[in-house]
Amino acid sequence: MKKLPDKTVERLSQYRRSLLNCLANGKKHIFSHEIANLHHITPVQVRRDIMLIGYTGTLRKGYDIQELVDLIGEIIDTDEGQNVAIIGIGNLGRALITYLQGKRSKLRIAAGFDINKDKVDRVYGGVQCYHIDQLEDTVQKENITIAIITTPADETQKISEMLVKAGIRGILNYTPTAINVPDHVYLEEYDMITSLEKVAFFVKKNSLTV
Amino acid sequence: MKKLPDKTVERLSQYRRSLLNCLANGKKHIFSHEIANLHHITPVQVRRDIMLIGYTGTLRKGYDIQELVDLIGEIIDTDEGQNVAIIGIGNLGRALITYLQGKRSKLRIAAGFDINKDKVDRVYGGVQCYHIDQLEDTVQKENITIAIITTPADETQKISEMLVKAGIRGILNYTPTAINVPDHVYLEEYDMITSLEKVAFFVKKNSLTV
DNA sequence: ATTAAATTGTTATTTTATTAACAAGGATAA
DNA sequence: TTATCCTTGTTAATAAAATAACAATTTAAT
Ligand SMILES: NC(=O)c1ccc[n+]([C@@H]2O[C@H](COP(=O)([O-])OP(=O)(O)OC[C@H]3O[C@@H](n4cnc5c(N)ncnc54)[C@H](O)[C@@H]3O)[C@@H](O)[C@H]2O)c1
Ligand SMILES: NC(=O)c1ccc[n+]([C@@H]2O[C@H](COP(=O)([O-])OP(=O)(O)OC[C@H]3O[C@@H](n4cnc5c(N)ncnc54)[C@H](O)[C@@H]3O)[C@@H](O)[C@H]2O)c1
Repeated sequence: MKKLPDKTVERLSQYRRSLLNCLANGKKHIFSHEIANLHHITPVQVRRDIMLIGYTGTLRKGYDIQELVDLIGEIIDTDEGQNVAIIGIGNLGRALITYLQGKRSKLRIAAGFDINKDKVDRVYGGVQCYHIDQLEDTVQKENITIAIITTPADETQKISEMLVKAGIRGILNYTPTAINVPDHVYLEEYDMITSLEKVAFFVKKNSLTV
Repeated sequence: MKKLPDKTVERLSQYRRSLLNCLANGKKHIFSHEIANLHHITPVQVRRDIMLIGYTGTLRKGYDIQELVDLIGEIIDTDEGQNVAIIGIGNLGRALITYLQGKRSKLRIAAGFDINKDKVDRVYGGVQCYHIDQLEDTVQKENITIAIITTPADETQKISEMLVKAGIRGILNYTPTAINVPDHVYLEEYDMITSLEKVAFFVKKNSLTV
């Protein structure tokens, strides 16, 4: 398979989620324009994405939802799944645990890490919280490949170095401090303020042109 | 000014944040490659973005940080600022309030809304929580232009309709349900699972090619 | 005074992403 | 049967974003 565009990977994840929802409602087949409506994009975009993963629908019934879900799973997931750690069990970290637990069985929140004595050795939403000093050991023991950083911003760089050293392969950074990691570690960063300011900018712009 | 690319707007917001940080540390001037390092992008990208907003640095000292911050402010902010509402004062809503309060003075969290009697009329992180029935009144009274949705996913579409009706101009949706809004309302959506699955995909891919 | 080094600003090029266009298939109904 | 209507799959065209290339300028060093 030739390499998938970044944006296609994102959309496949989104498609899968709404497709699972459809399945849960007893729906068996779906047309490209239906998927498109669920994600406010165009049907062409949907068909193109699906073409890129080599799936083929039927002309009159559209796509078989179960088959499509399974195929997206083959592409995104690994057979054994991957284990995820959350670094920093504060407001955001705990909210994330609540949100993620049970959503995607292939991505298991295997451990939390904090520095605060009150939090270490407690269990949050079913997730054991370890002291950050136990990072390297626990990452190996639990075979953790992905980490989500939700510590205070000034800890970010230090934490990311520890993660790389511990052998983590992918990092999702929610702190506002951008970090640098070696090429073999995949990094994704997101900051809510950026999104909010972007909305603010376009609201302002629209106001001017009304 | 010709219209700014979407991505440039995002980056300007990010630049500003790290520039404010530099200012706080007493730094007065900065080079494009320094900004680039802070955000792991290329210096050319930085210069191009800055060119697009019509700012000009000096050849030997680079950019005057204060001037650049002020100019980005003129572009992103409105003079009076904008007021923001958070709909759904749950785990994520409260985490967001904590995070956003005091960060950007021009974007003020003016109100929270919930349906739960225990939460209504309480104050969270300095933000008054109203019953969702008071949405329209409060939006007008407080001149709220932007809303962040953090309710359960199955409420999303209903909430978004209420927001549009109340005159909201921009929506930032953190629930996993995509919504449809009229053209005059700017919509930004983000789902953490998408980001996490994207990381998982690229970790898997890298594993294969190692 | 001249050269070398560093940096900006800007245009050109390349890459990535989206959208348009349309052939082909197959159900339905006249 | 034949025409009509939808739909998919795919290529072609367009648009958006990122990168490369490089002239111009200024300082510092020789
Ligand atoms: N709250 C939000 O909605 C939100 C949104 C976007 C980004 N963020 C960012 O996410 C981060 C966390 O936000 P929060 O509101 O959860 O903060 P928080 O203070 O509630 O939580 C931070 C946690 O990290 C722990 N910690 C500190 N140093 C650590 C270390 N070296 N190793 C491990 N754990 C450590 C703290 O003990 C604490 O439990 C911040 O950087 C914040 O800017 C938060
Ligand atoms: N927790 C996370 O980290 C996280 C991350 C990403 C997305 N999300 C999404 O964000 C949303 C909120 O997550 P959460 O963990 O905060 O959930 P939560 O259950 O803690 O909070 C939801 C809040 O919304 C309120 N609510 C319910 N119906 C309402 C209505 N009609 N109007 C106003 N308020 C209403 C509830 O009373 C509750 O206080 C969910 O859709 C979730 O999928 C959460």
